[in-house]
Amino acid sequence: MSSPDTGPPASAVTDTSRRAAVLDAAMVTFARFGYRKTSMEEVARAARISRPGLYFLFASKEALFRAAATQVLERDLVAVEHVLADTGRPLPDRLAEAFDQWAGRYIGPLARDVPEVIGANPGLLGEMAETAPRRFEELITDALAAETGQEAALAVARTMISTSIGLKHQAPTREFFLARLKTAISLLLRP
Amino acid sequence: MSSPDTGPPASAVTDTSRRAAVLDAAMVTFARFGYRKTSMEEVARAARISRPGLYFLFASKEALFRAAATQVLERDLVAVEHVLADTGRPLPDRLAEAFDQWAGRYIGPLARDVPEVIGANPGLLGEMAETAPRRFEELITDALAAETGQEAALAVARTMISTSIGLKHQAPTREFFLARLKTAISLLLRP
DNA sequence: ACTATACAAAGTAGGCTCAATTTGTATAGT
DNA sequence: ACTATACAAATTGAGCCTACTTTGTATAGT
Repeated sequence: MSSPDTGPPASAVTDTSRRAAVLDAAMVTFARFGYRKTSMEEVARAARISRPGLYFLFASKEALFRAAATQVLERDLVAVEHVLADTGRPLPDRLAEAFDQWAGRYIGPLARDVPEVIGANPGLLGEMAETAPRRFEELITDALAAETGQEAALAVARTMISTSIGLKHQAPTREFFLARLKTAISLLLRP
Repeated sequence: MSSPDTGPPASAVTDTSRRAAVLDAAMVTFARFGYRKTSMEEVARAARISRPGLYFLFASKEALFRAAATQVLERDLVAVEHVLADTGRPLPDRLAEAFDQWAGRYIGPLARDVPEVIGANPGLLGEMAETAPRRFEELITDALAAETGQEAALAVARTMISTSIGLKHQAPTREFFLARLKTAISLLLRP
C-alpha cells in the first residue's frame, strides 16, 4: 500500500533502523502492559518520538502491533537460520543455540511477556501466527536431514519442538531450559 | 477432623463410593465454571444431594475442591502405577498408556478444563500441587530404570515429560497427542 | 445420614453516571 | 520527515448504589 519509494534512497538505512528501533520500543511496551492497555502515547514516549510522528510511521495501533510482532518473529527466524547454517559447528550445539534463540531467550520474568502478548493476540497477526512456527519446524528439520541424513528428521524435529514447548512452561530460568534441552537433544540424536 | 468412624462399618463401601461420586460431580462442575463461579448449590444439584448434605460431607468449598482435585490426581497416579506394573507388556506401550492416563485423557474440549482448574488454583491444593508431578516423574523413571537398566533413566523420563507437556499444548485431539507421543517414546528408547 | 427450610453476614453482579483517556486526524511550523 | 498543538468521537475506568447470590450454620424432621 504505502510505498516508501517516494524520495531518493539517501537515508534508506537510517529510515529502516529508525523504524526498527520504534518497533523494538513498541514491542517492549506491548509486552509490559499488554496490547489493550498500551496507548500510542506510551509507545511514542518509549520510542522518543511524537504521537503524530508514530502515526506517520504506522497507520494504526493494529498495524503497529502487527509490524512489531512480525519484526520479532522474522528476526528470530533469521538468527535461527544463521546459527544452523554454520555447518562448521557440531549439530547438537547449533540446535541448542537455535532453540535458545527461538524460545530460550524469552524465559526470563521480563522477556516472557513478549511471546505471551504475541501469542495472546493471534487475530491481530494474521498469517504470521501460523507460518512462523511452520518455518521454524522446516529449518530444524532441514538441519537434521542435512547432517544425519535421516528420514526420521521430521519426527525428531517435531519431538524436539514439543520438548522445547514443554520446557518453556516448566523452566524457571533460561539456564534450566538450556540444560534440559541439551540433554533432550543428545538423547534424540543418539541413534 | 470429622472422622467417619462413628458407626459400624456396615456401609463403608457405600459411604466411600458416595463420597467419590460427589467429588466427581464437584470436579465436573468446577471444571465447567471455574472455582470462583461454582456455587455449592450447583455442586449439590450435580451430585443430587442437598446443600446442607454437601456441607455435612465437606466442611467448606475449599475443602471440597481440595478433596476433588486430590481424588483426580490420586486416581490418575494409581492408574499410571498399575499400567506400568504390567511388565508383561512392552515398555513403549506401557509408557504411552501411562502418559495417556496422566495427560492425554484431558485433551478434549470438555476434559481440558479439569487440569486447567486444578492448575489455576495451586493455592487451594497445598502440597499436592508439587508432589503429584514429582510422583509421576518417579513412576516413569522407575519403569525406565527397571527395564532398560539405564542410568540415564531420569534424563529420559524428564525429556518425555517435557515432550508430553509440549504436546498437551499443541495437540488439538487426543489422537494427535498419542501419535506424536508414541513417536517421541520410540525415538527416546532407541539407544 | 441425611433433607427441607430458614437465616445472618459477606460477597458479587448489574447498572448508572461522570470524568478521563485514547484513537485517529488535522493544521501550522520547522 | 518530522514536532507541537488541538480536536471530535469513541472507548474506558472509577465510583457508587442496589439487588441478588452465596457461604456457612442452625433447627426441625425422617
